[in-house]
Amino acid sequence: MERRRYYEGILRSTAKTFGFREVATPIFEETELFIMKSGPNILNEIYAFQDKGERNIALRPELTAPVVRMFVNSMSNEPRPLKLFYFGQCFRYERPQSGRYREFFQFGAELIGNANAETDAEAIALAAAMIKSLGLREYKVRIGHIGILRQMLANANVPPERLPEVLQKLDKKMYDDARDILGSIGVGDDAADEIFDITETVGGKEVLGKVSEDVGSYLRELVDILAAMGVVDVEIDLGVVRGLDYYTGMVFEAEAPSLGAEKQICGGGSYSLSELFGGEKVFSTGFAIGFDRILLAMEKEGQKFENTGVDAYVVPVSDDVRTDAARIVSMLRGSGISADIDIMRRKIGKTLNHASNVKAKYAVIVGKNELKENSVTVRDMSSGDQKMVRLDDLVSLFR
RNA sequence: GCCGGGAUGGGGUAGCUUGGUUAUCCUAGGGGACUGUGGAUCCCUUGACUCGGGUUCAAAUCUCGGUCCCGGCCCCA
Repeated sequence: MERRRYYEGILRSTAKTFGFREVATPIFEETELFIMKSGPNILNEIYAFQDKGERNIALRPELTAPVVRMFVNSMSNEPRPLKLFYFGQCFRYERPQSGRYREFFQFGAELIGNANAETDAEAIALAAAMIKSLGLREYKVRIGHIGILRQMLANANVPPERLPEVLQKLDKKMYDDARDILGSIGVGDDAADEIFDITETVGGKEVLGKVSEDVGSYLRELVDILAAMGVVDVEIDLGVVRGLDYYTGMVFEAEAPSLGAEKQICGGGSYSLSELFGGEKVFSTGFAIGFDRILLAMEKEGQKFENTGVDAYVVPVSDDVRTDAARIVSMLRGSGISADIDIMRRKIGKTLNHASNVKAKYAVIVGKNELKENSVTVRDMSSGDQKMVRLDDLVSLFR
């Protein structure tokens, strides 16, 4: 938990640096909310049940829908854009495996207000900054656009109800299966090859020549803004499809190759959901980082987390100075200095040993000899150097 | 939904195939050697067979069932 809280704190402060505000929503919602967003099939993949009042409720499987609902319910009159971030656990009824748990944590953000390259750039820049701030070395950010394929498939007369299965095959790069499906709809091999070629388009903005002018210039603008922000470790990958119905334009994801099958650590894109939940239609861009997964990736890279102990461990030399020691530890704590004191009534040697075990930075040794001079001995626990310090100077020394 | 592996002191483990001793070793925790100075060493000590049924004179070990964990596939908002 100490490790997790430490990294949570880094993500929070990065989000705040970008001008985002933290929000939180309930752990469970009406099941209907998630059905409205993702369709009735998600019922198979979430924890959904009836409560004692026979309400249909579900443990949240993700946080975008709850946050948008919250926006509609109680934040719709806030100044736009709303830049919100969240951190919380989610639940999915799936078979656990490495990097995938039934209870997991997401750290995400939503920008509610407009659909444009600036909004998308802001989202991607924050996602990249957060991943970087954690110190993850090996990762890749890929930017795509769901509108391109939607347009091409519509032009090829693929009926909307067949879109999900086609997109799913394209996302998996299962072109033979996709060709079969497209063939059954009456899409010829040439048209299919053209579609496959688009999903294989990967690289810098120079690869955008083959896409339609509106999307091409949009993505060029996006990449230019990102570059101006110093976010250059991203690539265009029009194969990022994400199989998600509700995305409307730009989509992006980040992956950590070290994680194997469950390597995706971040996913997001632009969407419009608020009108589904009874609000006005507002375009948004959001993303979520898989917190457990990114921590796992950092672990695999050999990143070690060391928790630290208190600044001052107060060591009474003998039992008759314990009340003096209590006064001193209280003085330190009252001044905002983390301080601990022996409560096991150990002898000095054992107490120093314990102070060392709990990683205290300094020992404050309280003994009769020192107290006669209104002083204590301060010992640096890593070097072993120690010196007498007057009680009046103790707090400022630690500060 | 499908498949594989596993569960032994706080942590890490041996033992299980071939049933039988005081359940092994490392580490950690408490105390001591050491009376006002930690990290070393030595000694003492605390502490475990996932649950339930069955077989047997005897089960950590064999068997059946449950629970939980880990991993792979599928799926992945």
